[in-house]
Amino acid sequence: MESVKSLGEQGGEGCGGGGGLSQFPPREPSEPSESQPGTPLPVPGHSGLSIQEMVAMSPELDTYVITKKVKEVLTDNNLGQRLFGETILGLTQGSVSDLLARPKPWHKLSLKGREPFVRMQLWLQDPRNVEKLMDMKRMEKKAYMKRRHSSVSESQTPPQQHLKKARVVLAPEEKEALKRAYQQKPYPSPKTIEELASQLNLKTSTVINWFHNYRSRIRRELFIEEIQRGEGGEGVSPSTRAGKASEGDSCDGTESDGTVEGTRPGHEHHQASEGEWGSDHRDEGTTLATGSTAAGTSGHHKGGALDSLFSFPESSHVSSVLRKKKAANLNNIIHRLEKAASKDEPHEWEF
DNA sequence: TTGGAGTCAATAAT
DNA sequence: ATTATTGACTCCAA
Repeated sequence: MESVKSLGEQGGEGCGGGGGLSQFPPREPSEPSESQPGTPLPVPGHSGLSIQEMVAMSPELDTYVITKKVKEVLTDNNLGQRLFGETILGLTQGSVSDLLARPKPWHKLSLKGREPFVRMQLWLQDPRNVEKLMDMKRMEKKAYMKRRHSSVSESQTPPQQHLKKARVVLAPEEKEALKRAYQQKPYPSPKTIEELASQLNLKTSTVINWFHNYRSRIRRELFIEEIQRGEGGEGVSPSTRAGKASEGDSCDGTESDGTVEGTRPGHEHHQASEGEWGSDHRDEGTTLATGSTAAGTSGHHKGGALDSLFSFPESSHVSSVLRKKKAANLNNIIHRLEKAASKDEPHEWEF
């Protein structure tokens, strides 16, 4: 089947040593040990380079292809993303789910953000890794079974009375309202935020967080939209499932397309000016920044080891890559304009 | 401080 | 049982 080329990885199971399942910085709230400022996670493969170093010199990776492959491998082998995430990426299940479902394009990722993708790539490199993970899965199950068998009388969970900050759950109407507010003002002033908070009976911080999250997630949707486009028509992979995006916002869960209706006994002005450029500009950016502020386009030829490590088995289509770059550029430009438009004084660029 | 990027982690949805 | 969603946090930069 696949080809993952190989590299002579020396055998090694050695990593973990004995007993411990996870070799990650236990996220436990009570972990005294706090050190290793340099190399948190032992990079599975190769040279003694830390992932950070690898990330730094890594060539551009196709996050979409990587996640697609990872999902495929995980399902094929009945491996859950929880185990994969905690063991291989050092991330929690929720984060992994998000990452696999909506990977941001490489060039939009920070160094930190690229780390998980480099780990995934590294992991995919060696098919033995799958075996290892399956072993872990078995061990976990065994441990679980053992536990259930021995201590029949479960540990009476001490009624730890409400020491959990109840999770805030915004009602659909509240999300609706916030979303509407966002359309009017993506970056509300503290004054506006206070207003919204009191009108919706929410904590100010909740409103602030909502805006942060919403902006961030909207942004990501855009990236995804741009990435999934430009997908030519490979003839290789049978399953060319391009997820659907640009439809129901996965950003807020609530479905509420552009239908602008004064659902609630409206207040405020509602000037119908939500046309927003948010629609879809299917036209391609044609004459984009000719000069292109492209980042490092250096012909890296560092160590041969890395080369073999990162080169994909499947040849990529240059046209596709170019397309993505163009789209990325356009997006950047748009963002800059956006920012420039709101610089200095929170303009009320209403209509 | 404000805003963005990454995540966590509770809880919803499958 | 898993996976998906999402409000809140932590870090960082300007």
